[in-house]
Parts: sequence; structure tokens; C-alpha cells
Amino acid sequence: MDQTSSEIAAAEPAERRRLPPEERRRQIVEGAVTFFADVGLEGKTRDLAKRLGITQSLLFNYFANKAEIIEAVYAHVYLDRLSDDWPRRLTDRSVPLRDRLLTFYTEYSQLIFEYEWMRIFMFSGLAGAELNRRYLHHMGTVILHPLLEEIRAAASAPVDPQMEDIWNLHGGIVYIGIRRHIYQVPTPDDPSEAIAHAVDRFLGSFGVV
Amino acid sequence: MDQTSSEIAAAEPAERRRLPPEERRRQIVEGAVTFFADVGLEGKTRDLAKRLGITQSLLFNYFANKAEIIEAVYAHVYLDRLSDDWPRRLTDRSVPLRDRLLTFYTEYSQLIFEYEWMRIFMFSGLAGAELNRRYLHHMGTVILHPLLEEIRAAASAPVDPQMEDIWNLHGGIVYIGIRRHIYQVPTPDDPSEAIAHAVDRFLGSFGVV
DNA sequence: AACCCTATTGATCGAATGATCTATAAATCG
DNA sequence: CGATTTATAGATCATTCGATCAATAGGGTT
Repeated sequence: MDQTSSEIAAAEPAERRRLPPEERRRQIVEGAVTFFADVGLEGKTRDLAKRLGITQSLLFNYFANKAEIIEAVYAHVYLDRLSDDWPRRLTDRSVPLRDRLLTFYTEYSQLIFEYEWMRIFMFSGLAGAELNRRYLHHMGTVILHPLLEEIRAAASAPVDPQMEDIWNLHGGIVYIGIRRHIYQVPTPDDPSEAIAHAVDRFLGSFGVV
Repeated sequence: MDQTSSEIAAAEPAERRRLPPEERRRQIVEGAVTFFADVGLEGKTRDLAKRLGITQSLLFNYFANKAEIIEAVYAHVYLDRLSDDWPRRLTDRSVPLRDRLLTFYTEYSQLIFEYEWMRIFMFSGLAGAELNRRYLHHMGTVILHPLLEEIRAAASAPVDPQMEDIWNLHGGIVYIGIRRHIYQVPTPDDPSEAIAHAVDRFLGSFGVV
């Protein structure tokens, strides 16, 4: 099972030492983010150390154990991903609903269509992490449900949307990132056109101008 | 990192022996499918054996090494998933396009919205398996591209769809399975309604009756 | 009931892994 | 410049892992 062995590269040309602790810690966390995004959360500490150009034992001077390193990776990847003024902006009816949706998904896709985020989110989801359920629940209640109400308010078609429809819109967009970073197949460099079309189809079907 | 340790259960109450080789092999493969779907492809052979109620060494009497077990899992999970008369049925214009799409996605979702399939596909995708790229390429050329032509032929709206639009339809539907089996959040027991709505929105936006 | 074939077990090997501990040397301070 | 601090390296431990192999026993055949 060494399809992800890591003789890939050691970042540093080696032989530098004694960084200030905060800086070293930051360097380890950032290296760990891309390392675990590459090989999965079961990546070996020796491989991580090699990639960082430090010894394996040094890792345990900054983190009590491997689980703590992964905690730090989670924190670094997830922190402040969901800007907390999106709920407000999404419900600001002085702006056309279409514009609100487009700016949201443009910004949101820029955040999550990122190699590290997408893959670590998927790895931790498969590992059964509570984190992912919390994240999706938050997404549903704080973003998508208000969105549902906005669309209902602006709709003129006989059928009115349900949460599952909003999840469908959301999923179709997120799936671009899954294709790109999980399955690693070609996707449009700039997804904004595909996103715009998806949003327009969605709004159009509910009779939103 | 033992969030997926496996004291979960040993299937057999133990102490039975000497099955016909083909049957034992089949039993191992089936057990391995759900085992690796649960814990990932880095699951330990000792845990797999424990779940099967056999010794770890017995595994290596049927498979030369762990990689061979996983090959057998792939084969068992993927084989004949894509019925090869779907391309024909999807392009059979004696049937309304909407009906063709609905039956396709109803059948297809029944196949892939399955715990084992969904999770092993995701695990192998993250591991960088060529398998997934081949599968998605096949999906694109054999199913989705013909579908694109069908929609173009039936469309009456000024804008005509692109492959990326079809992928959007597809992704929105597949995402239901991802939520259910990867993130393990609640989804509709029967996704057919959500699928039908997604299909109708899609076709409607291109002016397909 | 004795025999034989072989499916299965149990013990074990060598490598890899997370973690610990002591020795070393880089930087800072007086 | 010498002493002190401490970030870092190197050696090592206890487990765990995939894999091997000789010993055992299930069960069909005669």
C-alpha cells in the first residue's frame, strides 16, 4: 500500500537549525496541512518530518502526539472559513437575489476549491469526524435555510423549493471541487461560469427574475 | 489515531472451520468490502481477520498480499456497475427524454447510493487510484456526453448546454449519496423526488418539454 | 474405522511506527 | 569571550504491521 509513499521531495535543502519556537511550530503545521492533504490522516510522522527537513523526534517537542498535530491541522484549515457576515449579506434584500447568490458562491468556491481544504475535509469525513457533521449542519442552518426563505420570498412559480432542492444546488457546485481535488480529473480553471449557469437555472425554475 | 479501531464486532461466534476454498474466498472478499468501506484501505489485516472470525495468516493463504485483497475488493465492488445498455436506452428517442433521464438516475442512484460503493470509491479516489479517473472518463464519454446531445436535440431555449452543465446535474444528484455515506448526515430515505425535481429544473431551463 | 489431503491455526520474523530520552550545538546574555 | 539556555539531532524502546512456515485437525474416501 505505498501508492502514496513520500520520497516526493524534502522542502528544505536541509541543514538549518534553531528557529524561534513559534515560527517552527507554524512551519510544522503548514507543512502538516499539505502533507496530510496529500497522503491522508494516516500519513507517517517520519515522512512528515522528512518533508519538513527536520527530525521526527522534533515533532514531538511541539506536539504531545500525532493526534495533536492533526488537531492543529484541522484548526488551521477550518478556522474562519465561514465568514460570519454571509448570513446577513445573503438576506440583504436591497441587493437582487441573483447577485447575492453569485457573490456567495463565487467567494465560497474560492475558499473550498482548494486542494488542502477539500481533501482534508474528505479524509476527516471518511474517518467519521464529528467536525464534518457540525460543519454541514452549520451550513444548512446558517446559510442554506435562510437562502431557502429568500428564494421562497422572491419566487413566482407555483412549486416552492424545499431544503433538498437547495442542497441540490449546493452539491452540484461543490461537486466541481470534488472532481478537481479528489478524483483529480480536469475541470474548468474558472468555475464561475458554470456556477452562474447553475444558479440561473435554479432561480429560473422557481420564477425568480 | 484509533477512531476506527475495530473492536466493533466479530461476525462469527468463532470455532468453525474448513470451508470449501471458493466459499472461503468469497466470504473473505465480501467481508473485506464492508471492512475497508468502514475503516479505509489502510485497515489492518488482523482487524479484517478478527471481523471474519478467522486467523490473520489464513488471509495470506488466499491472497499473496494485502494489495491483492484490495484488488479483489475493487473488482467485487465495481464490476458491472455500469450496465452497458444505458447508452442505448438514454438515446432511444421513442421514449420522452424526461422519462429516460428519470429511469437512468433512479437506477443509477440505487446502484451507487450504497454504503460500500460510495465509500470505497471515495477512499480509492483520495488514494489517487487510476480506477476513479477511468470510471469518471467512462461516465463522461459513454453516458453524459450522449445525454448532452439528447438534450441539445430536444432543447428549444436559446442557450444550449455544455458538458459542464451536465456534470452539474450529475454532481447535484451524486452529492446526496456523499452526504449520506461519507459525511453521514440525514438525507431523504427515497431520493427519487429530489432527483425528479433536479431533472425537471434542468430540462425546463433548456426548454425541454 | 483407519487414512490421507489440505484448510486452518499458532508461533514467529523483520520492518515500520509512534513516542521517549540523552547528547549536542546554536544562539543569547553578561 | 565564556557561560547558560534550549532547540535540535540521534539513538533507542515497545508495539504493531504484513508476511512466512511448520504443526494441527476437519472431513471426505475407501
